[in-house]
Formats: sequence, C-alpha cells, structure tokens
Amino acid sequence: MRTERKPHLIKKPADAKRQRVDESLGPGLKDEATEVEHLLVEPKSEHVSVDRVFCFGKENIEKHLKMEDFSCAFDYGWKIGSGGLDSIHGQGGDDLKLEVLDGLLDEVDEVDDIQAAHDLSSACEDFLLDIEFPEKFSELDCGLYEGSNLRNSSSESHSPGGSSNSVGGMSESSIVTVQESNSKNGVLGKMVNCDKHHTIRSECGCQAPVMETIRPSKEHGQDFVESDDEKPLVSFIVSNKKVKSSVKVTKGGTLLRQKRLRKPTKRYIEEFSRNSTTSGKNKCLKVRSQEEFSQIPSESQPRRGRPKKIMPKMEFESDCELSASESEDECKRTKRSKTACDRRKHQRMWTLAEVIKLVDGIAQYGVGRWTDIKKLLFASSAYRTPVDLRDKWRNLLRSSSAHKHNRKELQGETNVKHYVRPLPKTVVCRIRELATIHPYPKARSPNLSSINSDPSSKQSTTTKGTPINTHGRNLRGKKCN
DNA sequence: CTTAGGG
DNA sequence: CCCTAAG
Repeated sequence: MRTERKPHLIKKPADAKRQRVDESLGPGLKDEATEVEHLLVEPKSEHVSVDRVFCFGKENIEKHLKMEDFSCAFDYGWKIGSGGLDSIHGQGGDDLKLEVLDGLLDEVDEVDDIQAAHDLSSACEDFLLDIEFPEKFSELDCGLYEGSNLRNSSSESHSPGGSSNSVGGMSESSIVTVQESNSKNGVLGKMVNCDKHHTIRSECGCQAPVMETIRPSKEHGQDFVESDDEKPLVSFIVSNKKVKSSVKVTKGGTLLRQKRLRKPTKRYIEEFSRNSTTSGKNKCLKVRSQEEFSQIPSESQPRRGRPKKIMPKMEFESDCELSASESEDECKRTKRSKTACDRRKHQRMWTLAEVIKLVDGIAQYGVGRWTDIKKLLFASSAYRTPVDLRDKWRNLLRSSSAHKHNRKELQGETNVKHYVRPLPKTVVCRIRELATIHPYPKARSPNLSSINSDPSSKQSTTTKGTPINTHGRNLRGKKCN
C-alpha cells in the first residue's frame, strides 16, 4: 500500500525538480535525470529505483558515515549533497537520490532554498541544514504506520516476510559503520549527521515501513544474527520486528521514538474518547485518518485556516455530515468531513534551516515584527504563522540561555544517546547576540526597575527602545485602522 | 489583525 | 502549539 502511494508523491515534485537540476548541474546529468524520471514515474520501477539508491548508499557508507539503522540512506544522500555537486557527477546513483530527496521536500516551501541552490556553497548549506525532507519522509511513513494501527491491522501487513531480511542487511552494514565511524567524519559532517539522525529517529517510529522500502540485498541477511548478535544494535533492530512489544525495552532512543509516536495518537485518543462516548463516531474518525494519510503528506496545505472561534462549539455535536458545512478550508482537504479533530496542527518540527531563517529575520527586522518576518522569510511556508515564529523565538531564547555554550559534545558517543537539541554553536551564538540586542520582553528583565504598581509601566519598560521595532509598529499601524 | 504573554 | 487579552 505504501509503495503504491509513494510514486505519486515522488513523481510530481521530481518532475519539476528535474528541470531545476538540469539547469544547475548542466548537461552531464541529463541522461541520468531522464532515466530517473522513468524510474520514478513507473510505479513498479519505483521500488527498484529506490532500492538501488539505498543499496548504493549502503555500500559506501561504510567508509565515512556513522549510523545505525535505515537512516543511513538518508544520511548518505545528504552527505552527497554536502560533498558538492561534482560528487554527483561522479556517481551514477547519487543524482537519483538527490532528486528523490529534493522532490520530496519540494512540495511546499523550499522554493527559496532551491533558488539558493544555484550557488554551490548555498547548496551545501541548504542541503545540510534543511532537515525538512527527512521530516516529511518520516511523517509520511509515520502516518501510514499509525493509520495502520488505528485500523487495528496487524503489523504483519506492512512488514511482510521480506522485512526481516532487510533488517538484517541494514544492521550489518551499520555495525561496520559504527565501529569506524568516529575517525572519518568531518566536524560539519558530524554535526549535520547528528541533526538528521535526531530528526529522523525522533520524529517517528517508522522503522519497519522504511526498512521495507529500503530493502537491501538479502545476501547478508542471515549470518549477522549469529555472528553479531552481541551487538546491542542488532538486538535492537532484530527485536524491532515485533515493534510494539519491544519498543520500550530497548535503548533510550527507542524510548523517545515511542514517545514521539504517541504524541499524535494522544490527540486522536482525546478526540476519540470524546466522540465515542456518544455514538459510533469511531468509524468516522477512522475514515478520516485513513483519508488523511492517503491524501498526501498533509503538510502542504495551509494548516491553519484557524478554525475560528466557532469551531470549538461545533466540535461537540459535530456529526460527520454536519461539520462538512463548517470548516470549508478543511473540506478541501478531505471530502469526508473530518469531525473537527484537527484542532491541533501537526506539530511541525523546526528544522535547522528554519531556525536560521528565523534568526536572520529577527536580525534584519528586529524582534516583534513577526508578520514581516513571516512574510519575507517564511512566505513559502504555509505553516509557521507569525505567532509560531514568536513562540519559536521565545523557545530559542530560553534554550540558548539555558545551556549557554555549555552544550556537551554530543557526537562523541555512539550517537545512540543524543536526543538533545542539535542547535549548532553558531546558531546559539547568533541567538544570544540577538537576545542582547533586542531583549525579548518579559523573557529577561535586565535592569527594569519594575515594581511599579502601575500596570502601564510594564508596557513601556518591556517595549524597550529598539528603533527598528517602533518603526515597524508604525508601519503596520497605518494598516491597522 | 497583530503582539504579548500564559498555559 | 493553543488560547486570550490588549493595541
């Protein structure tokens, strides 16, 4: 089922993407690209192509990447990106990967990044920093996975017999990789590696589905179990076949994953319990989720038409048919009503690129002009409302001042343990700078004399004199009326 | 509608 | 992230 959907996902963006790649990379790549297109367009071949990609990755990663599971494929792809475009020319399968990766993240908002990609350095940066893609990928699978669970189908359905073999293959390579990982990684590589790793692994518990897709050659399939059984990693992955039961007993990373996975579920359960008490709303809900998952990554839409204030009320009596008339924007997405269980948006993880963009914007426009920042820097991102930006900034401030430069080297370990925020040092520094330049109101109160019983004093003190800020306010002020 | 602030 | 109050 998954393999059916993926081609659609890939095909569309890949098409658009291909042209871009052609432009920027030159004629040398065209043949490859065309070939890729065929592969992608053809549903059946798609599997093969992906397979090829990942296999390719697997063979090479042993040299210079550290990783432990399926994410190696992604990492490798990113690595290529970081290595510069010439490496793409050098190796046949890579451009394919690049496209696939690109295509997936292309959908919504990466326009600016793409444009920037014409420049080599920019390209590197973007590819390195933007974790958007893995997110998307993960979310997709995650959604599917979860959807399956909701429908109460057994785990066998999405990880048929072949999966065990794939698991074996992957884990073997990863073992080798882990062993000689440390020496080879560049600093940057390490950092990004950690980032992506973190993202992928924490975002969802979609190990099984992805593995199935990856499906490396099954030659090594068997022996590893006996020979390398001692490795915790192996045991982890192997046990992961049973997924549900084994999740909690494994490492911390797995624990986190479980938590991550549960997050959306919680939301669903919430709505579930509320609706199910009255009648068979379950069915409706189930249908909804099914639709949603089959619909597209679901991220693409302007996630927040803001259900307005009326929604909460409707929520309670919302029958499947009823709500259809209410949330028009939602209706677009799923014709099957959808019961107003979408109060909370899909918690998009902030990518490093986004954070940097945000910081840039703040540096330019100053703190407080969130709409401006949103319009100029996040114009392409339908999600990320100005409020989101502000919230994120608040969090950034808090986290940056929390551990200051005290962050431990998180790459020294066998990369299994770090679910601490990557947050590159550079970014933290910038945040701190900005924090000093325009202190966020209330977040920190440097010399505010405070203790004025007059409530209005709060405003005056917190607003601080950042000229840019006031300017912005005035500018907007005219529109306000 | 936009921000600020709290949950 | 969400919600609410205030401009």
